[in-house]
Amino acid sequence: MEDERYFGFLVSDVARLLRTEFDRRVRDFGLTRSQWLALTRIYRQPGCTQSELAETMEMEKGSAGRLIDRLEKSRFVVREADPTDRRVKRIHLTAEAEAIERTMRTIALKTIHEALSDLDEAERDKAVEVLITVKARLQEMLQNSNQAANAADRQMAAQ
Amino acid sequence: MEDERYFGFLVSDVARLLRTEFDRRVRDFGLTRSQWLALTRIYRQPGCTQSELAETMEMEKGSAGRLIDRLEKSRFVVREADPTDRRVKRIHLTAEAEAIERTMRTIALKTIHEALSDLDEAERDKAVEVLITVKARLQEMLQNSNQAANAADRQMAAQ
DNA sequence: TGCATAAAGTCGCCTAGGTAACTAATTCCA
DNA sequence: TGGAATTAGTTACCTAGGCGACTTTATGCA
Repeated sequence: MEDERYFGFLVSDVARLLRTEFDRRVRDFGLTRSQWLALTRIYRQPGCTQSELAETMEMEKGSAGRLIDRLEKSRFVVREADPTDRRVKRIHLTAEAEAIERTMRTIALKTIHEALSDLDEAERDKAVEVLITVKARLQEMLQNSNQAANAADRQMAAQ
Repeated sequence: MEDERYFGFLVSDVARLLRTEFDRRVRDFGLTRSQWLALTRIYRQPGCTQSELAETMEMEKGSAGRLIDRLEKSRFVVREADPTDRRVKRIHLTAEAEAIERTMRTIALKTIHEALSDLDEAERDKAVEVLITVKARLQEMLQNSNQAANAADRQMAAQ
């Protein structure tokens, strides 16, 4: 039980330290870890909509929209109107962003590589496996909270 | 190598999902995961200074100060002047906070317990061990970046 | 066909956290 | 002992992300 609580602390600490270290390394390139993550997603799915990006990044569309705002302001990304659905905006990388995406990927891999350098391969594999399991469980839990909230909303609406 | 990159994504995802799920569960109590974490620290170290709290929470003192601002506004915490050092403010929990700290602790343990429920004990132990290793490595890395930055500052100042 | 519902984005408000500049108080040392 | 360096805390500005209300546009169904 003590261990379980510790896990919660640790995973947050590791995530924050990782983000801070990465952001320091790439600050001179003018973007952040989150922004780079978005670029990699858009790189693999050019012309995706904002909602699709929010979906694959597993975040709220409001948060994704603001991330795109900043990327657009820095000229890493352009929004293009969809010809068949006027609600939709499709996201594309600029040429500059495609080049920088590769640089950032290298830095990201190097950062992770250093962070994991005290683990052997079996430990890394096991860690990834465990994290996948926990993540899936958490996604289920969040989905359940969402469903509960929606059910409550419907009940409110029906009254 | 592919695995390593994946680790970076996963640990951030798990941390965020965990925070979101916990924050949803405790929203009605009027505080958040970070605020509760601060309460547990103050609970174990009553009368600590803001800098000490920042230290044990491993965050910048500015961030810690703002966290305390919010806790004070919600009446979970009071700042008291130190009689011997007029720069220092010592933090104490209110009676209400002490009660709520216990409730939150239960919810936190339950949340983690559920999140880890698909793992057996050996896997949990191993995960904690691995995270401790990675965290230590990252702390070293960050310390090095800090030292590098300070060295650069000194060089600037000397010119 | 028309109206209800759903979907795409935007915006405002909130917490969280880093960075850096600043003030006031203290300590250290020549 | 007096001035430099350090320390505690605050503040302003930045990114990140959740939540919810809102507008515009599409879709689906009676």
